[in-house]
Amino acid sequence: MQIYNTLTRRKQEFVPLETGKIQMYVCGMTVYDYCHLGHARVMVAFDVITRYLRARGYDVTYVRNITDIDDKILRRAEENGESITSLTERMIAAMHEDEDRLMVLRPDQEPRATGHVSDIVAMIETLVAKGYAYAADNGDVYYRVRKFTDYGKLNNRDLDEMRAGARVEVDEHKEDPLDFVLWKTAKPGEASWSSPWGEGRPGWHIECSAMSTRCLGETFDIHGGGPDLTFPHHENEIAQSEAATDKPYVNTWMHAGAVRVNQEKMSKSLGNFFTIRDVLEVHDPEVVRYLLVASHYRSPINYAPDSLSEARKSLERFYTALEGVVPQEGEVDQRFDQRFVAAMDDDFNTPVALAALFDLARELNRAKQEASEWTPALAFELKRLGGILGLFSQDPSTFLKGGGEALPISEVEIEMRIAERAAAKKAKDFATADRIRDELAELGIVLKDSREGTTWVVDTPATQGE
RNA sequence: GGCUGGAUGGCAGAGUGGUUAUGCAGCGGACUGCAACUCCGUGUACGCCGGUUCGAUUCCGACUCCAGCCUCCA
Repeated sequence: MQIYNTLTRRKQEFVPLETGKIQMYVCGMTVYDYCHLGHARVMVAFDVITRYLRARGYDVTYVRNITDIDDKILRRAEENGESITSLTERMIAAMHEDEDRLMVLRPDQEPRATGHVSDIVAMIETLVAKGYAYAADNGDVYYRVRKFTDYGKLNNRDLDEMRAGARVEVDEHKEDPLDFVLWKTAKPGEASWSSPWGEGRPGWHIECSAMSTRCLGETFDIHGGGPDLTFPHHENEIAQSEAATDKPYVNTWMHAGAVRVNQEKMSKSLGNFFTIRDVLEVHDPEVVRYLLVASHYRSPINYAPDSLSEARKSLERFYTALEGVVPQEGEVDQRFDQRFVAAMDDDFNTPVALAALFDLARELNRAKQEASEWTPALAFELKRLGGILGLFSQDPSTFLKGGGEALPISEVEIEMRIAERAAAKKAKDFATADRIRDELAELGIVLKDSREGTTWVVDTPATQGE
């Protein structure tokens, strides 16, 4: 299996530290606001990766942290006039709700920064003892970046160039502008924990080093995150962990691609983000998930209303193939599975994996047409492989009928009209039959005739105002 | 300025040194009372300029443009 490693900037054969086991840590959310589509992408990408690795037989331990103490949280809680825990608990609950709807399986562990302050303090103490960190006169503790000779290896960055670029914050307490904070002294009234350097709270980067080490050990297989975390966050994690343990921190670094809007990165600071819950107001969660899975996890995705309707059409194709078949495990052509696995083994190439599934869907349609005995087994195979991507778990008819969305006409009434039309057809009164069909079409109900009778689906709704 | 990626048919999106990605849309046919669904068939696509090669969209170099990181952001 090949995985693209950000550290080496190439695909490499993946070899777990311990045969059959994979330890993976992903940087999660800072819980001061609702998750947006960029977060959804990371969630879904690493969910697919975890599902696939497990399907491949690996025993995966998936850890994704929650940052529940930081400046933005303090500020937002203050603005809202609520306590920090009230804010973070609310946002964590919302995040879980969002990911459940997107069919994202929960990580095995979700450590929170506030639950690991002692681990954090212990690691900072180690760094201070080894000369990699120092307490400034204001009580803040900083990491001495220039002391770590490998600094910049993840981002191929030269320290002196960075200095020349000079957008680095100036802080008179630092020995060097590049140094970053490990422990921040609390202002009066701020949430704080006691430490050898006084009352304060952890800096952002140190929590991931401390928690990943606590949960997975000093060296582990995969560390993932969003595209904007490579620098400085992940670079700093390497500096902290490797200085503290003298061991390699992570073997494979994985980063998801950005979600863009109008060719610009979707981000909090640009304010051009769509929250997951807003998008799910209008779209079936599986459609959103499909959109995310239909591109390779490292490629940028440009988010536009059109891309959602395209995703829906693709999913409709799969569900149309699955509709009216009771899947049953049985013997099938192994080529679909082989293509699927080969694609996924190549750095989790989901678009190619889906291409194999489209071919499988066609095979299934053919089998249905011929009333072949292979039909149930083909449907089973399609659902099984799709399931590895977290897709196709809905009832096909329910999905095609709009997933329980409010219809302009009741289902009972639709069935009555269909019966009327059947009678008209039988009487060769095609004018009436066509009129009924047209009237239903006006309401977005599309009829599909077959030997077994007439079924209906909801027309792809035009993407609504966004 | 430094460092990463990227530029593929009408759109989306993979990939490859010579041979079908895939989906949507289009076109022709089958099915149908007519349609829809489905099936079959169908597209001289690889930013620009050089180089390597028997042969390059694929490798190398220059160029143009796009995005990201260098500051909190997934």
